[in-house]
Amino acid sequence: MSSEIDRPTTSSTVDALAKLSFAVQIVLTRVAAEHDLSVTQLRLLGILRDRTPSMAAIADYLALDRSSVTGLIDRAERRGLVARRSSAEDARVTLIETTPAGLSLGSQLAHEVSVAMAAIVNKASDDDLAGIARLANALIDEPAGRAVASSI
Amino acid sequence: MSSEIDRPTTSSTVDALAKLSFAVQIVLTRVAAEHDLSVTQLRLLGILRDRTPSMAAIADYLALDRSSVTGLIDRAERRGLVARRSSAEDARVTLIETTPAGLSLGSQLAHEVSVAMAAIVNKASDDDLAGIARLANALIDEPAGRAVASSI
DNA sequence: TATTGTTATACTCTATAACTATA
DNA sequence: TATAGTTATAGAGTATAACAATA
Repeated sequence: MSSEIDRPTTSSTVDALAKLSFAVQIVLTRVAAEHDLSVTQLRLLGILRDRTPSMAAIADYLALDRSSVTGLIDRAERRGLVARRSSAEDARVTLIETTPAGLSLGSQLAHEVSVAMAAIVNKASDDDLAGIARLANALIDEPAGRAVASSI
Repeated sequence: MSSEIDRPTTSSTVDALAKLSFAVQIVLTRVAAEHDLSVTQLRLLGILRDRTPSMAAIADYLALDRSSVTGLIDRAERRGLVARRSSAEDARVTLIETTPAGLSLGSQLAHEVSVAMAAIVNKASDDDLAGIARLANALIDEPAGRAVASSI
């Protein structure tokens, strides 16, 4: 079943990708939890750092149903992190923007994620990191089925 | 702020890791959802493919509170995928094993994940994949804070 | 006393279906 | 008619605190 060539087996490659992914998720979950946030809320604050998207656009970014986004924004708004604003062009559209508090928390989270991820990044060589960056960018350019926007 | 050396900035590296991680999670979520499973249940079946762990061990694998595992196993048991068994050595301990149905579904899921991940794997060179495997293994050997067991 | 697992409770997250308002 | 967003509802997932059984 296995061969002695250099290319890793599909199985070990898939396993490595999954392990790496879970390691990253654990870090993100922990950083978010330290601020009583979910990973989804953390991603939301990342998205809103340089955008003022509609509810529908947020649903696309996060690959969620729009009804899920309603609750997500409700909870973020209740905590004073984001605000709803009506679109001037289309009265059906609700735009979401960060409050100063949300922007500040988002910046702090980005910094804490960088620090926490150092434990992972420091185990990789420059070449390995470059490979991961190449792969990540390739996925963005031509997403596998769904949009893969992240922007922590 | 930025320099012109080869090593990627911490920020872009962290972003690439996060993007890659979310891309993998989206694939896993989709494959699991096609069988009405969560990613956690998918991971559970992966863990049970070659182990018969205690509730506490599962909590460690998945980095969950034990009370969360109780519900997780309740739902899996209700679907006939796993079964509780008492330990002969220690009457406090409950061991979890797959049913034939759970084992079969676990194997099928592993295969489907491999197929679905091809869209990601195929975008990477052999060297890049080897780098990811190196990093994943380094994380397992010396986990960053918590256990990083996965075994899809 | 310490550990294993469960229960009670409360919250977040998510989807589906039905709805309102606007285009 | 079509689209944007919400509401109602249901269920999964998660944690904290308190508990029973066993070591």
